[in-house]
Amino acid sequence: MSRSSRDSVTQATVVATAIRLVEDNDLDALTMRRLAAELGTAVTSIYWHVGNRDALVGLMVDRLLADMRDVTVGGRDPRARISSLCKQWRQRLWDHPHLIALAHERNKTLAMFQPMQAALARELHAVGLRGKDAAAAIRGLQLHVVSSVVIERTAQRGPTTDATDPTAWPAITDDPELIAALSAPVDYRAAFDVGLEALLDRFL
Amino acid sequence: MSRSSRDSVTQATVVATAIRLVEDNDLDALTMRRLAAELGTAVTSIYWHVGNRDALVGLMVDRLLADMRDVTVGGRDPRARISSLCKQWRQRLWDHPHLIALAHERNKTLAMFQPMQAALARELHAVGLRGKDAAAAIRGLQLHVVSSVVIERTAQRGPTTDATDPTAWPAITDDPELIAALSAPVDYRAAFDVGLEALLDRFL
DNA sequence: GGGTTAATGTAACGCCGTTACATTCCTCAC
DNA sequence: GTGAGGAATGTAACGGCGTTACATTAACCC
Repeated sequence: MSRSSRDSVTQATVVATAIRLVEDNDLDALTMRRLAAELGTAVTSIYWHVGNRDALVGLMVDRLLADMRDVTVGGRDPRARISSLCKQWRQRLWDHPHLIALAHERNKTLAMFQPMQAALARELHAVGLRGKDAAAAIRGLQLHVVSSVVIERTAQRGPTTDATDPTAWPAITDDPELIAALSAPVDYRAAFDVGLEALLDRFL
Repeated sequence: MSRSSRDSVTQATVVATAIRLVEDNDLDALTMRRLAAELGTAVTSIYWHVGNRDALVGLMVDRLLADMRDVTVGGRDPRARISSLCKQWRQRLWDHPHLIALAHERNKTLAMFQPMQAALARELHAVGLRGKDAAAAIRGLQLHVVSSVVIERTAQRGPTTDATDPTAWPAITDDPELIAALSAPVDYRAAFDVGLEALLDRFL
């Protein structure tokens, strides 16, 4: 009921309302009926404006991606700039957790990375990495960023079903510190940073 | 209709049929009604034997994980054994793509790794890595394996929506080989191997 | 005015997970 | 044998989902 009866319902308002719906709740909250109710109209209007649910999600992804198209690079040397670039991109995805789920549903998890690819290519050129080698580096860094966020968001989607059972390592009982560390929640941020540095060591 | 009318329907047959249903089709094919039809019984029998859909998926994950609990390590030195371990685990997940989706739905994406954790810990101890350092290495390798398979399976779930647009890199038109490489399908296996070596360089 | 098109509304289809309730089957004490 | 009682299955429905056939209104142009 967020609009009075005779407001204009356009494709833009449908998409915007759908995004708000998802960001205020989660992806499951995006149903055609609920969206229609939120718009104060009937479901058929939504189908008229956007086609179907799949097309709607596509429009939402495009909208959200357009908002994060610009890339700002900071840092002294190329390695610092690449590192900052990856961390920045991770942060953006992290700030839009529902974008991940949406893009996931539309198989656009990687396609959203073109601006980052271009910026990375510039920096890699600066250190003499070109052609297939540069492509391998870009792919590796990209996968690292995406997978880090995807896995973390997946893991935190539910309660703590992901917690490991401390009593299940009969072979390593002589290393209590290791067992304690493995029983603690995963520090995804730290794991991401370590992996990033490892990749940079490798590629540069 | 895979069983005649008066066969015994047990929790085991329900889970087995559900697994077959998912592996022959996909996760969406697992509906209570279809599963009941496949068993030649009524939906209520399934609820009687397994509770509800969520519990059923939990049982399926447990069943599948039990089948891959044993770990065989091969290789001359610890590094080779760790590498083989990671590749072996990746291959197993790869061979059970639906297990990924199932575990994903149950937030058990990481919890399925305990046998691999123990084996990794043994090898890391062999090279003097203990406590928090060993835990960081285990976490890093584990995330690398999981995310590699998850991302690849996600990307290949749909057709080629993930293909990148070759005309969208105005900044790097002077590197046609890079553009060609970025436009080609992602070689996830190669990206995995590179990332794995980078992590091993880092940790060992 | 009338006619055409854009947009909205009504009501239904077939699917989903789940459940209240009735029914059958099987076992075991008597 | 024959009931009692629990285990297992069947019937039918609820509410919700995406989607669509069809009727209805609104807006514009001639």
